[in-house]
Amino acid sequence: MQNGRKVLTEELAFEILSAIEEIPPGCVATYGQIARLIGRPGNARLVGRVLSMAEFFGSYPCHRVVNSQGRTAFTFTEQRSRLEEEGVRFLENGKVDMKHFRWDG
DNA sequence: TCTGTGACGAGCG
DNA sequence: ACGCTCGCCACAG
Repeated sequence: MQNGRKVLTEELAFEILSAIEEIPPGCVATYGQIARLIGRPGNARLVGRVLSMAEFFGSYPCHRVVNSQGRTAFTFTEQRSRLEEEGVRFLENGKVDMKHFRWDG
């Protein structure tokens, strides 16, 4: 069965968001990391898509998701300050110190 | 069906 | 370290 079937269903969206809920405060996870957690490796962009509309589904710690380089989202300006409030520190280059703050889930 | 786009990732010069 | 290219998957038009 693969006929006109949507992949990004509301159910999948909540699956992604609940995975994001498990990221402990003071830590960050990458899009690819979350994608693997839900059994969809290589679908990091799907995670980003859901996060872009996360506000529609409720309140989730979407600020704890950065890209593989530790870069915060361009369109999400509050992300850095929210992370810093939790104790996540940034390097001189403006990236999260992934060595110390990446979540190992 | 083809094409462009995106809160991505990995490689390379 | 930085920017470019390519690969990736789902979706909209």
